[in-house]
Amino acid sequence: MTDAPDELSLVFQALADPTRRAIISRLRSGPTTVGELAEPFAMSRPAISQHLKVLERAGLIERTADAQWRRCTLRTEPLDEASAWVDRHRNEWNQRFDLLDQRLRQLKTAPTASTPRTERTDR
Amino acid sequence: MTDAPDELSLVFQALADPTRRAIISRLRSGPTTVGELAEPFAMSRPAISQHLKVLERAGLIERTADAQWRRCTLRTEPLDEASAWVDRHRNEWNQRFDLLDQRLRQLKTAPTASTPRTERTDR
DNA sequence: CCTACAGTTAAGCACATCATTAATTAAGGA
DNA sequence: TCCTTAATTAATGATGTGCTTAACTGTAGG
Repeated sequence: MTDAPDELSLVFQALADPTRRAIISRLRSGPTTVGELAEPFAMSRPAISQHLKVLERAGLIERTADAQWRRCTLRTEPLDEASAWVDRHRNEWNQRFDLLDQRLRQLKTAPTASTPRTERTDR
Repeated sequence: MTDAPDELSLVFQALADPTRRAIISRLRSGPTTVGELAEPFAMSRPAISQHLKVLERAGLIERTADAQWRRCTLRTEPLDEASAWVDRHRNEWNQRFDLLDQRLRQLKTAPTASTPRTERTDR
């Protein structure tokens, strides 16, 4: 454990694997045990367990114990954040709006100086 | 080069890093040189170059040579796919619809046998 | 109690990722 | 031509990922 990554990174990273995306797809049909989840994949149980750990760390699933079974439930809230980020960067419209915004700021603040640099971070 | 990952995985993986997301944000305001791009970060140029390579591999940027400068341009098409995937899995509504669909299929195909297993993959 | 079953933990291995510094390529200007 | 600037490539290193098999934990049932 070096330096805990931010929520969004965890979510995107969790989605960056076909097996994990398939698991999420599967979980849309309702809570499922690890065994059922593992069945379609040519992969050992521990491998699936590890994928589930990644999904859990990203807040995308919840595991509840039920006798000797672990019932996995999908949590879609983190997907909302992911969706919001992507949509904010997706379309032309936003892009042009930002460009205009930037031009206006440039004209206002510094007609003489070299570009003021807005220190734009991610968010 | 082991086993080329699918497009979606490349995109999500590219988004799974704050620096790269910040670069994308920055590029929304229009094409930018690598130097300008690197400036806000406490990180060496080569590090940025590598991040750009990841973004390029995911189809999220295009680099065009202009004298000794490389002009980076944002390409948002891959984000559309990402957005589509996330949205398909995001909301309750889809979830319930799928559940209903599954129930109906179960009733139709196998009132006696044990669950038929739909071999649901990612998509 | 002993065994079977569901699942996780642990250890190991190949390979990817994210950063570094040093060397290289390529264009422009004195 | 020589030097500077912009950027990439190469080599290196620490750390993370994705899988494996083997061993462990915990619950149910004879």
